[in-house]
Amino acid sequence: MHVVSTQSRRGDTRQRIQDVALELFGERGYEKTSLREIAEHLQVTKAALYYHFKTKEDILISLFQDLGRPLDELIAWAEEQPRTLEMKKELVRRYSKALSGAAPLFRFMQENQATVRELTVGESFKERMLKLTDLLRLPEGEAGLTDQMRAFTALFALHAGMFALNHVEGDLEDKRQAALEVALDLLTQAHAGHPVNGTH
Amino acid sequence: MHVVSTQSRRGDTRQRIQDVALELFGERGYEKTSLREIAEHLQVTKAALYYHFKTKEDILISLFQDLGRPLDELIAWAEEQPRTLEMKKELVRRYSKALSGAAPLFRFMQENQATVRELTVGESFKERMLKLTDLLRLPEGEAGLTDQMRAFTALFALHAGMFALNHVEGDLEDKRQAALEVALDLLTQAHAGHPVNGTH
DNA sequence: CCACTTACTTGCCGCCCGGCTAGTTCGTAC
DNA sequence: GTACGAACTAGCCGGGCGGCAAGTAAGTGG
Repeated sequence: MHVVSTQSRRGDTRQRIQDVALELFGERGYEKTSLREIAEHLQVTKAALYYHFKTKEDILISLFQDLGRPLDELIAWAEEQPRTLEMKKELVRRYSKALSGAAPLFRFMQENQATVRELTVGESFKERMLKLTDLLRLPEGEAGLTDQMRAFTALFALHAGMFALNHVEGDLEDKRQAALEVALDLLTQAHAGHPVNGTH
Repeated sequence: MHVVSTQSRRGDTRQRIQDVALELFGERGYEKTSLREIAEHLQVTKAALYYHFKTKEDILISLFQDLGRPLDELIAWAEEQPRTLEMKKELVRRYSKALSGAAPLFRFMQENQATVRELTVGESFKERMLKLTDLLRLPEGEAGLTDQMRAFTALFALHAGMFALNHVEGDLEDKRQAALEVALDLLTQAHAGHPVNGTH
């Protein structure tokens, strides 16, 4: 009984470190959050963090790695689907869900790009985003920049709606739904060749 | 003659500090850029910065203040126009131009939200953004969240297209043009009540 | 030529950061 | 009941940071 019970006097310290770190990194930014603060929140000493993680950066990296997996699964799924409009719509829906599931981390990423950029883990995230936009591209590779843009904006609208100016109003889930609808419309229009009804 | 000649042996040190600071803040982020680095780039001592600015934060604030003025003018202009669709389109065009004119600072703002957020100057920028979105709102205050979202996304598409994932490809001005077109379309659709041609 | 100001430099300070080592407690296995 | 490793604590360290006081060269006005 008791299983192997590797890991922890108090149980799940490593996980708790990650939770607190994400919370504080999100509130104050990565650079401004000290290991001491994290330790204090957990009522342990700073060196205890050091037992579970090699460096401060390692804590951040571990957070991103946890997030990376579902995103990679999403990309893998999309890559073996036929590239129809319906599949792309489904991709956007699933991505929206992923965003929602890991909202604090995505928000952190959005608000600390300058920090994340220098991490190798940041590089690999950029790649993932590029793959995603690529999967949303139009059937003919040679649609104009604007149509490409529209597909790209579809993705980005999700981020924008959920995380940018996050004090606009109301519930995150509502905003997610609204952002999703806008994204889907943008995508549809990108596919159809944009039927603008204004003059310009 | 000579005017009062306040300001500077070598002429424009204050301005040069701002230039270098913006450059380095943009490259490495605010927190990671030290006053020593800025001073080195300018071939002066750190204390010289201290002569022109009270604190490190003051340098950043001064950058935002310079940017604030054209944005306030833009809002002032918009507020005394009739709130037609054409005016809103023009507002978006002008905003796009402003973004382009102060691209490095806007990029910095986008990539260092966690830092900027804590500044009072950050607060005032949020207010400006809210005013701008408000000016883009539909004639009837009570359009659905999605339509509001669409107007909001129109604004944000500008930022997204120009600054997010900035390694996508090509020239900034091209991207600005494309982003502008997408934004104008979004705005038009928000006004018309969105005529989606897909099913969902 | 002297008083005063501008635009710096020199040199230091205290703080707090991330990192680290050495010791300690405790649950479990045999 | 003791050996052992996992999970810590105590406490220190060097370094780099922002900030500042004091000194000074160069320019300007009278």
